[in-house]
Amino acid sequence: MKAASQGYSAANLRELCRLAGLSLTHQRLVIFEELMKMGDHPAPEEVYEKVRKKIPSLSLATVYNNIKTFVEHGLIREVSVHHGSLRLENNPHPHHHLVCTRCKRIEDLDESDFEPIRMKKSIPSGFSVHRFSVEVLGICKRCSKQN
Amino acid sequence: MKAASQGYSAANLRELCRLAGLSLTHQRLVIFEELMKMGDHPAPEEVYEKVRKKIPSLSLATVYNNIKTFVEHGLIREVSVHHGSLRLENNPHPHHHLVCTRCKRIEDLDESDFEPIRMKKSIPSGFSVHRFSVEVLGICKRCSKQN
DNA sequence: CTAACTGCAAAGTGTTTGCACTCTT
DNA sequence: AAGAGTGCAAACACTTTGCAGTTAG
Repeated sequence: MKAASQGYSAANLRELCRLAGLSLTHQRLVIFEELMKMGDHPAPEEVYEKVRKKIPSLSLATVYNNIKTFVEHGLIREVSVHHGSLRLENNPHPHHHLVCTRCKRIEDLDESDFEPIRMKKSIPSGFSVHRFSVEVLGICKRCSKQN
Repeated sequence: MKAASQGYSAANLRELCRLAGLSLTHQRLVIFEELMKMGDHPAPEEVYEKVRKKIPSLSLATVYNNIKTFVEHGLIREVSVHHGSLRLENNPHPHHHLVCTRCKRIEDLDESDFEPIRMKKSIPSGFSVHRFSVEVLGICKRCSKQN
């Protein structure tokens, strides 16, 4: 069962697991709690370090397994669909991306297809902006046909 | 020497290499040519397959080495700054990202800090859009101080 | 001629998997 | 009890590196 991908608090994990048909193990609970506490888009290894302080016997594989489970059930998201393999950009024109989250295909969308991106607030001072990149995420035609 | 990151045509590679202080080898030329011909945000392995048809003795390591060189000199770009390691998203609120391309740090920017993203053209039919994600790319305060 | 580049194999990362054991339900 | 989850080690996929031989400038 797939929950809506909105993100959840650790307090609700019992209920979330029930809905998703997942067992609520101690490890799973602590992994989720720590994950939710970490501000900075953590990598699996960093989650592992945190959780190990509470459950020293925990295995890194369990962290990976649980992260995968969480993502599959929509409890958390990955920042980028394209970790795992380097993908190269050879389109010299300013453009954005149409990304299928299922097959990972990336199509270019010309920058001129968009109204200019405007911010209401200013960027944190000291950060020098090079460019804006918009990703339009969803499921492509081909993939939605496939079931 | 660092060229502007605008993308270049294969025809100019001789000049680009000269400016960057790079040797223009046959392998390098063919890798660049093929790369520029490939439409679909290729992975290194795919570039390798293409180039091998023209230079069967080519090694995959050479493809990787050259891609790295091209990226470092701004001749091509990587699609995502965060290939290499999974990064997790635990912020349940709709938001965008401020990404430092040097240290790879990701900060959240609330969706409400932006004017709504609007498109002039419509998305290719059949693609069902789930969400828009904006990445504001640049160099953070800390990194710009560091040299 | 010299510095840069290539090919190969070996070493490194980050991630997944098979299996026996344990825990949740 | 039965099925799901854990820990471990081994396997994998992707990428980098060291080194000897080759090539560009």
